[in-house]
Amino acid sequence: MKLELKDGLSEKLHALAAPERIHLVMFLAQTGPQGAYASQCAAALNTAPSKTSFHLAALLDAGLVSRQREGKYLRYRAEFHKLEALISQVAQSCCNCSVTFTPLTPAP
Amino acid sequence: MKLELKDGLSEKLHALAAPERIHLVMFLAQTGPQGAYASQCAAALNTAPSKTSFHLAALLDAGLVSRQREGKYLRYRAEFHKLEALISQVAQSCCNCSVTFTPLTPAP
DNA sequence: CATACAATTCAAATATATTTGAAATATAAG
DNA sequence: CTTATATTTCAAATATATTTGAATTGTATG
Repeated sequence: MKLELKDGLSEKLHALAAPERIHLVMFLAQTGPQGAYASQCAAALNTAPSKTSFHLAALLDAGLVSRQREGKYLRYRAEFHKLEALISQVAQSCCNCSVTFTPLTPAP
Repeated sequence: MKLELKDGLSEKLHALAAPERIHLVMFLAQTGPQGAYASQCAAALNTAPSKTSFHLAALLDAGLVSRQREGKYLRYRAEFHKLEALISQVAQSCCNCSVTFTPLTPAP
C-alpha cells in the first residue's frame, strides 16, 4: 500500500487551514479574477495590515493566491486552478474519488 | 459581502492539514468501509501508538473518521460522507464551484 | 528631494501543536 | 484473579505558528 503525499499536499492544506486564511481565500474567490489589494483584504477581514500580510504571504507561498504590483498597491488574486487541483488531490487521496467542478455563477 | 465560515470548516481542514493525519486518512480511505485497527494504522505509518492515537483522536474529533470497539481492538474508518462534504464546502467557498464525485474504483 | 501612502518585514511576546515515554484503562483469556 | 495485549491518557519537553507594533521598503506626487 502506497501512502505517498503528492506535491505539497499537506503544506497547501495547512496554508488553507487557518480561519484567517480561509476567510482571505473566500474573499478573494468572491472578487474573482480581478482580485483585490492587500488593503482591501485587510478591510474585508477587519484585521491589521501586518497580520493580513502575514497570512497572504502564507497563501502566496503555497501558491494558492498570486500577487501583482500596481504602483504602490499589491493586487492579490485567488489561484483558482491551484485551488481546484488541491481539491482534486484531496478527493483522490481521501475519498478514492475524482471530482468535476461546476461554476456556481457562470460567466454571463 | 458575506464571509461566514460554514460549520467547522477550518477546524475540519485543520484536522486534515498535518502530514501524519493526511497519511492516516489516506490509509483509511484505502481500507474502505472496512477500516483498520489503531495498531494497523500505526504499523502502516510506522509511528508510535500514542502518536497515532493522538492524531486519530484529532480526526475523530473533527468527524472525519469514526471508531468502533471490537473486543480489545478499536476499528477506525474514514467517514467518506463527511470528507466529501468538506471537499464540497471548500470548493464552494474557495472556488465558487459545486463538485460531483466519481468513484475511482467502482464496487464490482 | 521631501512627504505621504501602501505594504512588508522583523523581533519579541504569546499561543498552539506535536512528540515522547510512562502510567492508566479496557478487554480477553488462562 | 492474574497476566497479556490493545489502546488511550497524561504531563513534560519540544517545536511551530500567530499576533503585535515599530521600523523598513517601494512607489507616487508636490
